[in-house]
Amino acid sequence: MSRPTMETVAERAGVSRALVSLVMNDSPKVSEAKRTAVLTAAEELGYRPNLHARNLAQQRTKTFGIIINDIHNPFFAEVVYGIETAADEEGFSVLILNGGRDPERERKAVETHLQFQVEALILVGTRLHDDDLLRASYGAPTVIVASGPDHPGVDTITTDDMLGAALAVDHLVSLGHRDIVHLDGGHNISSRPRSRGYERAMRAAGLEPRVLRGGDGESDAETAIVTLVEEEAIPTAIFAFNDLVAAGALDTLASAGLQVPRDISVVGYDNTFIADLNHLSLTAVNQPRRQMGELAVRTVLERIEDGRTEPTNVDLSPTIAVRGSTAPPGLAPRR
Amino acid sequence: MSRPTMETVAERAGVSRALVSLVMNDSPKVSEAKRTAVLTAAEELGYRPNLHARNLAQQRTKTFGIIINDIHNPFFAEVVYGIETAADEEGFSVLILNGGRDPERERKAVETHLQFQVEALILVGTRLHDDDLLRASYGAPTVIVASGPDHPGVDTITTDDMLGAALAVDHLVSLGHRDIVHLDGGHNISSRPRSRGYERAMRAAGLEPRVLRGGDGESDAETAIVTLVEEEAIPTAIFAFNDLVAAGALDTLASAGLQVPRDISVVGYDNTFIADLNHLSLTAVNQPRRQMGELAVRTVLERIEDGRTEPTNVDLSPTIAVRGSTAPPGLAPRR
DNA sequence: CACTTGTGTTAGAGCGCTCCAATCGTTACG
DNA sequence: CGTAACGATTGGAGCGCTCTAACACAAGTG
Repeated sequence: MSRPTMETVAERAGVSRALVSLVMNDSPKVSEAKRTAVLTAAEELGYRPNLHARNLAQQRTKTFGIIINDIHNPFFAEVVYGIETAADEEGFSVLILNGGRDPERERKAVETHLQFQVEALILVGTRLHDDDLLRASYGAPTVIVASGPDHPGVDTITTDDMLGAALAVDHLVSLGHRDIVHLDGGHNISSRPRSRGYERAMRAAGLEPRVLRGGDGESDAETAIVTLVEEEAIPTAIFAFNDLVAAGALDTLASAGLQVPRDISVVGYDNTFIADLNHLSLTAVNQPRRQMGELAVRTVLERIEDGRTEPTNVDLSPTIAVRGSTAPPGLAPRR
Repeated sequence: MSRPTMETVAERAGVSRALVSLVMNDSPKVSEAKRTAVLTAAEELGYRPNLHARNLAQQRTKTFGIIINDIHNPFFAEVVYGIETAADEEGFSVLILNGGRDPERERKAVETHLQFQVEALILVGTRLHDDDLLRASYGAPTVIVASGPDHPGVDTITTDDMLGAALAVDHLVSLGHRDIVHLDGGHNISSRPRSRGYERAMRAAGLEPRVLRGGDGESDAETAIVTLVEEEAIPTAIFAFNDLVAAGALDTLASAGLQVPRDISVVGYDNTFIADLNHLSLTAVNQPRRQMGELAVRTVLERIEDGRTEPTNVDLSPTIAVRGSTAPPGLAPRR
């Protein structure tokens, strides 16, 4: 009645349980005759190996635990794609848990993954901070993808957020903008380096930085924009924390009767398919997502298989994709 | 050196392994003294229960396996949110695997989940067809979310796709459109019912249906639109399989110099945040995503805990969210 | 005082698998 | 013809946990 086990299969095929195990792991030292006997018996019974038993006996799982900060954000999808591809090549499986943009849930997700004995933790766009990360890395090799460097003891795959922010600022400055506001990422861990990069690039250009509280979701721009409009302190350009926030900004600006890029320019970050939609046509800083996912896998493998113990930081260079949401300022008369 | 086990904790706390187990499952019949002794010992050792051992011994996992057709599509994110919330309430965990819009990968994902002994399979927007589904349901209670009904033996949570399509058509017809093209969902399992609903509604309105091959990703509209333009057979309205395709259509239409809704109206499906972006402002058929996720959990629980064996189909009613991408036809002179 | 009753604790088997060491047949060789 | 060598197969211990049945002990009952 209940599920067939190796025992059942062995019995039916007239061999020992150990032999069935050898067949299932297709060991070369099994005679062709017994091999087919076992395989057909397994087929007939609808046998399915029990991974828990296997992992327990084997003392390893060949599995990575991925935690995505927000499934809702398309940026992460491609990172995950890169991870899955690379992991698959190396014979590892991946388990995905959703952080739901909530550090508490993420902490639980880490715990769950570790209880599942994953061999490494890949945190994509995490909201966790140093102490949590350190605790996690104590349980399994941990790599952070797409979330600023500077996490002691933890590996990171990042693009240089400061440079990315500088690319955005420089692009706007080269267009002639001097009043550029940054909507930061709120609690998001990448918020700091991006706003730092923004500030530094502004100062380097001899301009005064102005940072407003944003966030990392499409609804997080509204308050800031509304404030700007109410205070009649509208800049000539906005550099948003990510594409979602930029899209939200575009929306709110439109509601306020401002045209992009005629009245105001907007730059996003991540260069997701949303930025690429003609109707938004959002100039955005680009991160090589697929590659980042692949590098994350390489990085943890170095720890698992080559025994590396020193933390490593791979910092890739972002680029900027210029589209229709940016233009020289002053095309329209300002207040 | 290696990970602490219950044995280690028991030793340190000066109790038996069984007692540690009782504490970990916070059983009421443990004296307060021993309980704290065990807990502090566990804490000091950094003990973490091994879920594989637990699941093996317990002969159940309290886990659902989710397979998402495409993490990239924001529609699924909210369904997953609904599932996670409901599962959590019932004390179940969820494991997410990514189908990657590839039936072969999805088949593997089903297999992986079953080997993990998940207690139910929740397929969100699957590409699998009847035989695969049946095979899956043979391994564990299976429910399909958001993918047309009519799958013998498998539970489904759907919205009435035919009705949804009819809502779209009727909306366009009521605006005065008579030449409405449908971009279908290609291999997507919901493609059929939506195009059926479209055809029926068109005929009911005395109009001739015209269906073009689309798909379910944002790049899948281009070919169809380009063909329409080349053949100079441009309709007054397009009803797209989903928001992503609709967004792709908006893009290609813009490239072709057509203005929406002046020259042509566009309706999407799913009502994701993309549709809601002011710059797209896409009229779209809406499905109650959160609720669908929750119902999926209820449905499988009925099988697991109440022993239901008859397949069930919950069919919710879609609504339509009217936005700026639809307007009466003929605002611009047609060729 | 023998007894039930109940609370707290533990020994030990068992979950389904892997993997090492041992065993069994063959064939090869001096 | 004895034995070494090798390939194919198997027994059994062990992975870390749960759970049943049994046990020890204290307190209540007639």
